[in-house]
Amino acid sequence: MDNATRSERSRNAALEAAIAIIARDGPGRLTLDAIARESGLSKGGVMHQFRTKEAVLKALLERQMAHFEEFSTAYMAKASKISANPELATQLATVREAASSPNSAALALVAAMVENPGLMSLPRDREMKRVAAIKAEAADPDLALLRWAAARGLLLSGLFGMSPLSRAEHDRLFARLLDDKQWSGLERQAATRPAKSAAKPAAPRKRV
Amino acid sequence: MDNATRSERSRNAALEAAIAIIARDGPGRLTLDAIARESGLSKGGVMHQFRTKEAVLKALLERQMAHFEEFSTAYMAKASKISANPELATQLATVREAASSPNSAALALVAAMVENPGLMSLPRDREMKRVAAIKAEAADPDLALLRWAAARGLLLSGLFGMSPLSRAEHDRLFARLLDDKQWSGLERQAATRPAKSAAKPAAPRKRV
DNA sequence: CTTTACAAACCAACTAGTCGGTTTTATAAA
DNA sequence: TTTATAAAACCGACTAGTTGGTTTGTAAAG
Repeated sequence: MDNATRSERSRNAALEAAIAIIARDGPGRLTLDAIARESGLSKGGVMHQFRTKEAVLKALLERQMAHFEEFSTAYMAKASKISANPELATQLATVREAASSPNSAALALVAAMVENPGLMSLPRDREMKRVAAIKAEAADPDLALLRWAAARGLLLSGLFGMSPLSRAEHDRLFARLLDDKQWSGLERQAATRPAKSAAKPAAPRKRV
Repeated sequence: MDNATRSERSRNAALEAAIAIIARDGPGRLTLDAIARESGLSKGGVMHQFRTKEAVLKALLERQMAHFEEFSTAYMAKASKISANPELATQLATVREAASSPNSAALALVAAMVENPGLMSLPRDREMKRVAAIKAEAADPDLALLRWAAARGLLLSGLFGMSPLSRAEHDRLFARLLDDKQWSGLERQAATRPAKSAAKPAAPRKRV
């Protein structure tokens, strides 16, 4: 077998094993020995492909980010033709995809945070650009942000094994989030307040 | 010093130390030795109060849950008089509180998940009751769920160090979430679909 | 023959949990 | 109040096992 493909295969096996371990046993159980065991490689083999554990985490993150980047790009190509706010639509769809992916990218995220919170800067930077794009295209930026936040809430709740929602509810909520028509009823202008109902400072803040 | 209060003080010191460690070094660095070091107690002392590490995590979870339970109850007493959907209002306010708490309860959650995902059943059960209550009181249950999800999205994003939002934006979004008037424009009935716009099945699902 | 991919034994540091012993508090008889 | 006894809180050294990472050896690719 070719050397390059041999390496490729091993790297892949290691990363797949890592995700399987996180999903099955939790991020705390992700160790180099466990990866070696699960992947069939020896520990030395794993260490040859990734010089440190951090390198494994980083590769995991980058792989998953690339995967969803690809999904995003493909979706964006379609969405930009039919939606007034394709950035938001794409992000909502991507988050939905992540939420229903068995080897969720988010698992890699959690593992990274546990081991090395600094690694979070990569996905955070990307996220900031996306949010900026969503705000820029929106007639009502705050409403767009809230739809984005809701999608993330659904994703992260599920990820933590804390979603109290049934699959049907989950799907229905994502569908509604994605349906622009359902949100046009309460848009407010970006800078100017419409006369219809003045912005209220909302409930009093209580510090504890 | 009284025996009971002595115990209480030690338990407290250990739990405070645990939260400090998680916040400063990440959940992966939470060890019994670290707790002993940080709290000033000896390892034996810590082990006397908590027979296992899992017991520490459990106590942490329960303590934080009790804290926010208390906040919820207090808020609910006010909200139930002025709001049509006090359950939702209370949950939104509680999540906002958690999001701006420095030793966020959610840190305990993350630590628990890392070490022993099974522990998550406690908060999940409580969450399920709350969500049920929110749905029960809402004219448009799905919309209420989405407001709830958005709050959680803001909370969890911030928790992961992944919030791309400024503090001002964060506050503004929570205020809008809490303001019922801003959401009455797009309510749909619980069971019946209004003629205005049929539910769309949304974008096609893609499996990867 | 050199380099790359992998294997297996190995290591020092760290892990959760144990254990014998010391100090502090509680109970209560003298 | 004093004294005796027990019970709870606490300490710190220790153990068995795990951790990330290294070293040494070997077979295959180039």
